[in-house]
Amino acid sequence: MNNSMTEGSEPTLTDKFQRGNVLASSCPSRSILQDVTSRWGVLVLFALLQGTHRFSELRKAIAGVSEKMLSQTLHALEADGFVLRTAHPVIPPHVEYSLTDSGHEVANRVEELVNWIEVNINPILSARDKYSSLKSD
Amino acid sequence: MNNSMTEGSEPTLTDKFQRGNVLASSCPSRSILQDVTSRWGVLVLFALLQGTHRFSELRKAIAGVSEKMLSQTLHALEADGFVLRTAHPVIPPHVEYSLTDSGHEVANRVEELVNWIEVNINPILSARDKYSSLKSD
DNA sequence: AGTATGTACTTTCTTTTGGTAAGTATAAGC
DNA sequence: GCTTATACTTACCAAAAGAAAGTACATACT
Repeated sequence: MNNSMTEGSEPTLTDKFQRGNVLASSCPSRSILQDVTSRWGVLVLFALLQGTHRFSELRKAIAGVSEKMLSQTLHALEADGFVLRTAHPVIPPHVEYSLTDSGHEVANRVEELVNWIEVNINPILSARDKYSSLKSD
Repeated sequence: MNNSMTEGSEPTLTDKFQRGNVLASSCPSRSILQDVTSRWGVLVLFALLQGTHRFSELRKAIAGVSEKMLSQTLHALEADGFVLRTAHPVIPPHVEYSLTDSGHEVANRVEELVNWIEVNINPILSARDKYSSLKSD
């Protein structure tokens, strides 16, 4: 695994061997993980892999998001340094969102997960059907 | 990307080129994705990568999870065919949870995401600090 | 006989989060 | 001076999550 971040301070060896910490509730990774794996966070990262998008474009691209949730999700991802917000001072407002370098890193991993699920969706769904028919017997 | 599922019916070419569907709200991948990336789903999959666990072991391993949520999460992952539940008919009950083959596939991808975050936690957190100090100015 | 113990849940109730819809700001165009 | 466009925020209600107590049942202890 490669670790490339724009912000300096590379992870130390100690960091690398302090593994499995997410399972401890106090671990700050939990909070980051929740931003990234939140219902809309996943989809925003995935959508931004296609390139820069405006707010309204993201809203259209990600079917079902409310403006409130999209705004909230983008803020969280921006705070974590995964998303870059560029506001052009015009009226009506024009704001663009794109992935930072670290955002690209997480988004790539999210994409792998999403892709695997999309490719294997059929067997998974039939597993679901089989399960629910067993349970209803 | 390799696709190996225990259940037959490999994904067709059509499946593979029907990409970006998660962004459509009706796509069933959304539902699977939510099970996998749910707050506790991620941690359960991650924990089960270490091997088979009993219910009470998982509860202890995953700090902060309530029994209700653990039970709910395990059911969802079992229904999707990611987790295998083995109940030994004894009293007091003895139930073991493990990953299926497809569970391993998703869990591996979840692990990559989790590991990346854990390794890069420091720069991310300092990005957060910088962001919040900018916002409070 | 009655009580405690251990395990894997389920149920009830409260709190937090998410969704829906309407409101806000502001300049340009009709 | 009324509408339009864009990126939000706010207020309100529904849904989900969290906390804590309850359930089932055999075995062991008093």
